[in-house]
Amino acid sequence: MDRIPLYFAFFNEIGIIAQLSRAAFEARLPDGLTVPHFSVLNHLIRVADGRTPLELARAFQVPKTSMTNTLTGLEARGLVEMRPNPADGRSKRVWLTAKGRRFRDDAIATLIPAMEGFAARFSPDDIGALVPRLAEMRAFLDAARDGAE
Amino acid sequence: MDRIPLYFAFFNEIGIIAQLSRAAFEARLPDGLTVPHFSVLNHLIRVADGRTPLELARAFQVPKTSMTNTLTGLEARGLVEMRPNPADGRSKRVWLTAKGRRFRDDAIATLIPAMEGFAARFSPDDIGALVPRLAEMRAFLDAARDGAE
DNA sequence: ACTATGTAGTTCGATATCGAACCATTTACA
DNA sequence: TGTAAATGGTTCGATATCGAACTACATAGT
Repeated sequence: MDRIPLYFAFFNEIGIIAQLSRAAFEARLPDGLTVPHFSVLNHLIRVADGRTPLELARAFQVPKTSMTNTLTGLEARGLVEMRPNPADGRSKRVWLTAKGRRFRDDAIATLIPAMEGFAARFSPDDIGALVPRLAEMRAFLDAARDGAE
Repeated sequence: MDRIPLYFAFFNEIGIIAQLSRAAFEARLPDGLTVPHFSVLNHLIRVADGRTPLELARAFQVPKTSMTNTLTGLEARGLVEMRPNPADGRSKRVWLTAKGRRFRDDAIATLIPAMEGFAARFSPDDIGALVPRLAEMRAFLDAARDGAE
């Protein structure tokens, strides 16, 4: 098929952008924090405190072992606390600490200048138009994954 | 800035698509081969045989240590050969083996059905319009990157 | 109530990623 | 020509990712 290389190119660009943006993010996060660390903090603030590890794993579409690892790192740095889940003895709930909230706010403040640079070149209108289409693709790929296993 | 969350969302979608597409690719590659392995084989065929490891590292924008690791894997599987570079005693050149060429062709044949599924939902016109814009972003991020190499 | 099955989370082991330090060779230049 | 700096590549060590197997608790079906 003639058009197949186009799709290879597409996923290739996506992959490189992900890689470069991730590196750029992490270069601006202190103390060896990674994008998953930051994303979890962010999620806990934007959505809600007190999620379970498994809920978080599903929200980010990573295996639960990866989430265990991420949460261990956050806990070791005092940015979250894990407490038993009173509603289910197998489960835990993840709570932000004051330090975690402060840290996330600081991190955002640090990341904004880099974002502004990007925003100066790629307008909010453009990006705003793109996001829903990317979200569609993400949903498609996510569904294809379930179907395939 | 009000519009900053939009950019966070954008990079978030990119990251998840990269993660899901990578997992889908690797599920269809045999023998624990990864996307970087496949990409290098593909690059050697599409561009040219006999690149040096450092050229490959730059082409994929990864650190040279990562490329060493990828090439070691390919060599161990007999898909490439590394020979000294007659023009420079420090350097090597990477050559495809017959097995490497065959492997790459087989891998593409295996990947095409999955691509067709995606193509049925997201038209070549749409994707074709997207790719140059993503390439622009990739170039921008690459230029913005701090340390070269 | 009892057993079978399912679910939440961790541990373990294999592999990938990547920075720092290192060695060998090449290039710049006094 | 001789020495300093730069370059190509690997080794080493730290950390991330993730599947398989495991433990502990929960729920369904009898």
